[in-house]
Amino acid sequence: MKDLVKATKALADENRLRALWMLQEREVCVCQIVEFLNLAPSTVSKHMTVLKNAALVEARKEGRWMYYRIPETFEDSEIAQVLGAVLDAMNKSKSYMEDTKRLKKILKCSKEELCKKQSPN
Amino acid sequence: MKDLVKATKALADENRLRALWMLQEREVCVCQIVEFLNLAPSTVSKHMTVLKNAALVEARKEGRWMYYRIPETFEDSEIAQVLGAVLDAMNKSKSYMEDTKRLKKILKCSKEELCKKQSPN
DNA sequence: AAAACATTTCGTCATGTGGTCAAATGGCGA
DNA sequence: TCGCCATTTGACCACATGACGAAATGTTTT
Repeated sequence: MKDLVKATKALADENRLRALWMLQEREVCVCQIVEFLNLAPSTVSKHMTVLKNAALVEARKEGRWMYYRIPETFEDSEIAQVLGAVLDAMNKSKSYMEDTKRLKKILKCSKEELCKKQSPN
Repeated sequence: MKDLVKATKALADENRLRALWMLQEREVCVCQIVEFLNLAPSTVSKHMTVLKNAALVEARKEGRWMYYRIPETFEDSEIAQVLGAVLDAMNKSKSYMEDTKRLKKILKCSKEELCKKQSPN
């Protein structure tokens, strides 16, 4: 139960919802999420930590890059159901058309390109 | 989409989740929710307003009593799915056994009894 | 009309949340 | 080993949220 509350709290933020939406069907690097959400890397990192603590995403480190993904199997299948319902709702929403385009563009770029774009100079 | 965020925010509070759980299968008077959650009436009123604004509950006034219920049909069926998943998760959680007993006791009392109990004198 | 009463609204407070920048961490390449 | 680089952690700020008690609202009863 406490887990359910943690999950619903993690889901109660538009940027985290968009990040989860982005993670459907693919594993994504932090720099890609940064680009997608257009937030500071530290902010994105915090959001992903919230999602991870709620067991809504898993993390995998590869060199300096950190990848996040939606778990294939959930410890708690009830929470998987909740997440599924939320993602369904997003997928059926018109306002995600724009995000779909945005995501496609980002997935085309290499991580190197994205990270370069994000550094200040 | 904005509606989905409003819904997830409304679901991101343990007391509101317990209130929704209580509303499964029955319409309930505010005084009963107050008793169940053990919070000040004004606090409960606010919580129910949040749920109503997120379209997760409907209100019906009868005399001085206000009844809340989960809508039979939802404008937005996606949100109904999310709520359904959350309620399922709660129903399957062990920690709700205690709440089940608590709820039964409260449903046995008349509104008059409950309201009397809540007034200061 | 007045009193009683259930609920909501308002004012207030403590705490939580989301954001940034700066500094720390940890991996890789030179 | 030294510096570069992606990410995280920490300090901090503005604002949102959840709680309460007191006062307002609106309805019934006397």
